[in-house]
Amino acid sequence: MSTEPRWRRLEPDQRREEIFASAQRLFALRPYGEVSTTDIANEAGVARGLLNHYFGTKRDLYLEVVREAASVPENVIDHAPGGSLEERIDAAVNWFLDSLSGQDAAWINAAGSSGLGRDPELERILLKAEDDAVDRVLETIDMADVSDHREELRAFIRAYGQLAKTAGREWLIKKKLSREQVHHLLRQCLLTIVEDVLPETVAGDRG
Amino acid sequence: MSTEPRWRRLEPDQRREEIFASAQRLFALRPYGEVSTTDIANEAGVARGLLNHYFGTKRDLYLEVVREAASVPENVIDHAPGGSLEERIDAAVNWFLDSLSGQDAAWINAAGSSGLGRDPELERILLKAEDDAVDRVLETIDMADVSDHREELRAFIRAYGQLAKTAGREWLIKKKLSREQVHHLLRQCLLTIVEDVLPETVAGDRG
DNA sequence: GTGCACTATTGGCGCTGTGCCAACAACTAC
DNA sequence: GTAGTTGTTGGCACAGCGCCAATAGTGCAC
Repeated sequence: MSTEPRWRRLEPDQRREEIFASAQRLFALRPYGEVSTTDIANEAGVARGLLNHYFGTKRDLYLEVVREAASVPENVIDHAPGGSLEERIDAAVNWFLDSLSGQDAAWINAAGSSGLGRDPELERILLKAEDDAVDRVLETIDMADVSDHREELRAFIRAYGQLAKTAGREWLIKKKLSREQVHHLLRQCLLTIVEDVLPETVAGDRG
Repeated sequence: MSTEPRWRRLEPDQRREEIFASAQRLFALRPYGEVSTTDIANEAGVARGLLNHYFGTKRDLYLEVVREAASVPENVIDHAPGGSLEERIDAAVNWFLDSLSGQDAAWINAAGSSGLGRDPELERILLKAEDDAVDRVLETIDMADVSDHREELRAFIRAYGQLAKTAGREWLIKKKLSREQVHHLLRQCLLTIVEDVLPETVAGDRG
């Protein structure tokens, strides 16, 4: 009888991926403190020590999971650059809502709840994701190259992004709003920002 | 020589308050995982076991701190109910920004960063605070008693609340926006919601 | 003033979870 | 078959937390 091996030896990348996937599943299910490294190791069918070998620390593994979850889905929009501002915004909002409902609701849960106590590293990751999201929005509405008051515009859009994320939750999770209602909210608010708030900022600066 | 006591015996309420204050300080400074019960006990000048005696679990203590930090400051606005909608909104935004800058930036940090893994109890606390905030906004703009599409309006305002909080951070913490800019953003967006988005929802429902 | 009952407070035991590392065993090349 | 490589294991050591019996401030009765 061939003594079959008690465990298989995998390529590092492959094993790493397996562990990562297990961590993703569990961290999506329960908060950080209620997921033990033993849980993850069991889920991956692996000794606990291997987590540290591949990812360093439990926290490091967690941050890597968050980084991926927080990143905005690829901008695969057709990106028809033509049309009026209203039309472009309408298209952007449509794309956003599509990618929300399409994806398995990973992004929408990110940065959900916590409270107090700044965690610089975690914050850095989420701010990076937030900034990428801003780029996506600006690209999509063809305003990526405004140089006047660029920083203010970006800050406005960051705030808008939180509105959008919350509204998305009201639609998909809490079911208090319909897609049409969210669509209208996002369209009108973005329009207001670009057509009213931003010009006022520019004028106020020059006046 | 009178053998002075090694520790003083306090009224339970008083001791509890001391421990709570120490916990507040530390949890505001570092994230949950980097604050040990030993730290809190040292800060309060007390044995570690006393935390469990008064608050049960480290997590219970944490939740209590979060509950207080997340609660919106009292609505001490003069609340002049008169004036046009624009004026009322303007006053509401002013009050909001005042209370943001006045307070020692506890509220604005709440629900800042985290990611993934729903924590039902923590979520409940933050949602409760969010809902209270919605009440404040509606009161202040004299729309607390609308019964038509009440739930939708509240959902819109919840989303708006996240916009407001993020914008507040852009002003007070990140310094990317001036008070005037945030003021304008908040005023115009709230106006848009009340005068445009909400009516459209009503019309869409009846059409 | 002295002793006593009351209870706020302490200190340490036991358990769980994490990081670390030396030994081990699956796989490869010769 | 054998030796070298290295992915993988298992357990040791330590830190943090909940718990509880023992301790010692404190006010009251007399």
